[in-house]
Amino acid sequence: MQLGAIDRASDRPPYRQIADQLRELIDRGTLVAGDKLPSEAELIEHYGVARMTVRQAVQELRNEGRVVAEHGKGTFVRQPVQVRRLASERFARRHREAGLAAFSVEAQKTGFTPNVDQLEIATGPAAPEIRDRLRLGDDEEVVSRSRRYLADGQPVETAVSYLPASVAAGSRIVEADTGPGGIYARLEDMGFELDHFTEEVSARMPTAEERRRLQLTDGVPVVVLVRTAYDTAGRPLEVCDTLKAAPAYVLEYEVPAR
Amino acid sequence: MQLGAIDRASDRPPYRQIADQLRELIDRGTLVAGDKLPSEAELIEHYGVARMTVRQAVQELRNEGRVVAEHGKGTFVRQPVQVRRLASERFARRHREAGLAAFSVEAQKTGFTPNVDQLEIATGPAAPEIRDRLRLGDDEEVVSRSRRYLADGQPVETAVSYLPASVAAGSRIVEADTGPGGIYARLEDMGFELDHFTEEVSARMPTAEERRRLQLTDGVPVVVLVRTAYDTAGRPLEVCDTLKAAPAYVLEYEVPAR
DNA sequence: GAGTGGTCTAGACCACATT
DNA sequence: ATGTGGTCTAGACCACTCG
Repeated sequence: MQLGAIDRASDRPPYRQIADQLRELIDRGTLVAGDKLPSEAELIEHYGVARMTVRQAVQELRNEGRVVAEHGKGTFVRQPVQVRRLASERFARRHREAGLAAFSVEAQKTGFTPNVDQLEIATGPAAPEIRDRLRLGDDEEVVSRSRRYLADGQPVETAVSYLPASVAAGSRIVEADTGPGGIYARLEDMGFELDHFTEEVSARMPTAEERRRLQLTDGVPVVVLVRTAYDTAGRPLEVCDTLKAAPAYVLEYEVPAR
Repeated sequence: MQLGAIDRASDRPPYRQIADQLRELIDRGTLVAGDKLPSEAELIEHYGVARMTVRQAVQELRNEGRVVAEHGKGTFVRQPVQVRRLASERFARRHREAGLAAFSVEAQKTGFTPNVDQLEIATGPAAPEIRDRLRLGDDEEVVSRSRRYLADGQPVETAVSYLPASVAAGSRIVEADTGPGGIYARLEDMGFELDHFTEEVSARMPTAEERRRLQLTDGVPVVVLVRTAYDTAGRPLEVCDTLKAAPAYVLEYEVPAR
């Protein structure tokens, strides 16, 4: 393992120098995905520092999402994550007409086995933010569908859809199985003509709870995507609030130059 | 300060319990943006633990991006960041015709003072990924324009544009000042008719170098946005690779239901 | 049992900010 | 001068994984 020494005279603290050298090994390809980093004991021995110092160095790389520590086994270079593309195309009407929901379209294109669990359906008052987006009055209720999506058994996304109760109540949208084509297909069955969606995308670090639900390791941000569906009359019919494990996704959009 | 005690019998390690209690103070609004957390000395005193234990607790919140430590001053609840929206609308031709580049459109709408620095222009061979996107041959060169954008003096984005040298060489695109309306306006001056853009959005943790250039603190992810501009003939004219401080942005897109 | 990372203690000296 | 966080040492015991 080509590890150098620490320059005690440098401004850069030892733990950073160690982190730099480890990062270098990864960037140069000396260590590739799945490879094991030198153990803490080896690093302590090599650099002649205290344990906390090497742990702090490795912690840096964990925070950058480059390595993953596995208790009792070692610390490993992170596997390059599967990249999935969500083309705008995924909401095309022809898919709904073919009985495919958006996540299934994704699965088919990328070649993973899709699953949904932790389904929860409820009716009640809406948070102010949701009410605003759906342009509802203070006492209008919403139906919410919360679920978690899995790709090949791995959780990759959580989503909560909100629809005005006046629209969704009594329909198949409040059933566990919404039927072929999903929520949007049912809305069109009911006579609403979908016109367009807006998607608002941001990213941040997950809370501890979110990290648990998406089974995220240290240093992995989440993408927050809030989608609103509008009908041809410009009425918002659904707001869908999703949280994605960031590195697993590339979102793709097409923007006209107009 | 309403801090509880540590349950030594619990499975949850003390440092996590301390982190939980601090997080609670923030979530409940007992501590709001700008407020100072109890100092390490106070936490040590209150909980009766070693310093490394309280530091580990605070480190959790830093990694979540909830608090910022300032050397010599204390640790503070993070200010809610300014949110800027990049509507698809920002690339509308009418803005270019009005002599406004996209970032200026943004600035005008959101009300910040825009600036650009660290401008670097070069001509040379392209990275394979760029070559693919521009559909160039192995020995075709590209012009690159690297710059950093500031909002009210704060760095918020870095960007590198790549154009085929055969397109851009000799034009104002390789000058420091590209003129009113920016690169896209110049391309249209040259007779290329812009048709649409594709944008690929992902998020990850920044490298140390990127953190420096965007002056990011701990626990702040970046959004990577790669935009490709196409003319009406479907030819890719430009690839723009941008890095944004994630919490400062919400990207907004409109997607047709088709 | 041996090796690994996870957590904790009880100190130390330092750099930075404020008074 | 005092209080703050930044870094480091030299140990300790624990929980997990694997042969």
